[in-house]
Amino acid sequence: MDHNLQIFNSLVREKVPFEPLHPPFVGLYVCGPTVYSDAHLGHARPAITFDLLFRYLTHLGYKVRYVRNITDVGHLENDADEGDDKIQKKAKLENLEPMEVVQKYMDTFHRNMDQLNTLHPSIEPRASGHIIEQQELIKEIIDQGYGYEVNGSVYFDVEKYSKRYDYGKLSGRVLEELISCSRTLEGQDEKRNPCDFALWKKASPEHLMKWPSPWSEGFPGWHLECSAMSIKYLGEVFDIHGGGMDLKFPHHECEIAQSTAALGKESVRYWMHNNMISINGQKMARSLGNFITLDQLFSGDHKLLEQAYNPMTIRFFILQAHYRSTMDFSNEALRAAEKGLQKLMKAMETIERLKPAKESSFDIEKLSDKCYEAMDDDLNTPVLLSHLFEGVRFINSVADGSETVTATGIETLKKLFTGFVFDILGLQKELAVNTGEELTGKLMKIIIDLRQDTKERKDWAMSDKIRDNLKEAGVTLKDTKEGAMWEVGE
RNA sequence: GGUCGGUUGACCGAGUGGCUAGGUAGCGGUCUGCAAAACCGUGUACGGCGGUUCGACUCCGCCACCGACCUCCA
Repeated sequence: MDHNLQIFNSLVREKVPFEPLHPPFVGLYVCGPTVYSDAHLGHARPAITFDLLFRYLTHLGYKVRYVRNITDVGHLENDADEGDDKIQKKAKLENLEPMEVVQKYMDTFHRNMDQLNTLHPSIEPRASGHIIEQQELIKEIIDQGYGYEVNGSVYFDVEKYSKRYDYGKLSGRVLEELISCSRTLEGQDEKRNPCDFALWKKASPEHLMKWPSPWSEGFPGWHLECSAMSIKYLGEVFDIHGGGMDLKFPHHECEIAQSTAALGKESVRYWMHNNMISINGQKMARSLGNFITLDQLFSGDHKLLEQAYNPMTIRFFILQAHYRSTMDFSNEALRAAEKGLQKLMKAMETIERLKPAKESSFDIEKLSDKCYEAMDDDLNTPVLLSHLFEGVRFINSVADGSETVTATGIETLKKLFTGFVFDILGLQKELAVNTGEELTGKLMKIIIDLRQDTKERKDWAMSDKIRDNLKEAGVTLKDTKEGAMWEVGE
């Protein structure tokens, strides 16, 4: 397979061929969540986007080390580099130990990610477990002359950095504008410049999460962890760094500055950013209070939800749009996704029932090529799906007898759909009734046989009654040419 | 105010200088005892105004509207 994967590099703002630094190895770092409340729909986007990337790179034969951090410390509330950090604030509210909060929401996050069928990262480092590495990085930045200490806190000297490097290149900021537009904030007097950001903050006496350091008892700045942990696990220069678009500034900009200041070179070769999910035209965010948690989506327990949605529906919904496009939440759109997914999954089952013919009336290899082309084009899943639905129509037509396929063709189809739908898109069959499944199958066979008798007697009233009663019990019967089929649900 | 992006048919959502995206919903048909599924057919879609062009939804300019970032944020 000769592939030409193109990805959109946010740094240069165009699609470029992806060429790993040390093939076949690929280093991938993605910003994970700050675990201080439940994961919401917005969190599903980067998780699924980069899971898709991870899966596709792996499918192409790359050996990927996928690192996704858990931010469990140091994420400061409000501006200021002055307030409590987010974890600690929530801890006080709930009267819990900070690490208790972390554990609780990390567990929920992991459970939700499993429900969405995202593969586990190769490494999932936590900021709190890398305080030493972060301090080492601060020392290096200070040694290089880009960090300064004031009253036990250490700040990054953005202005000095800008004299030699380009601060703002990722987000398109110009330093002068950043300085002039910075709001006047309380407690900024320690900084030489309002744009400077904290590398280390001295902790106040009541602060719970703090560690000793050469400068003070304190905690690391938010941007530091990703620099420190990506360097530790992927090397000074690595291939891909991903995250949400909202992290471009200041987070990723600061990461670039930190790594570049410490190493004297750019750390990240390709930056990738997924777009936001909006709700009523506005970004879904915890801070805006307009979010729907994943648990709520799965249970339907939210005033904006007209029904519950399966995790796979959510996954399919997200994959129906390109990762760099915004997408708007609505019940109508989710219901459409649900139906579309069902159609896709049914067709995959239909493949198993296809009867081979002498010739194929459809070029399956060509379809396969088009599918790869779509993925190679910056992970264009909507186009991939449109090709797959072309295959779905073919499969159904073969089942109907209006098209034909060879035995080899059936195998190719099976491989194509399994590869793209299960392995790459990461969709899976919703688990059917998971208790007494075997017994249910046997019982259904009996019922269907009995009903067959009534049909042969042309006792339509009885036949319909059986079907109606089953419907009431949540089982749908469908009379096909191959006999009656049944399924749980609509 | 600065930077960036968007405006596609009932809804979601791709894409291209001339050729059907796809899904969902709707309508008509085939099949069927009925129903469902499936299949076939179907819809003056590209924010507005100019410009470039043989030809623009696609390129350029202006305008309008929406959003993201500039503060924590996936």
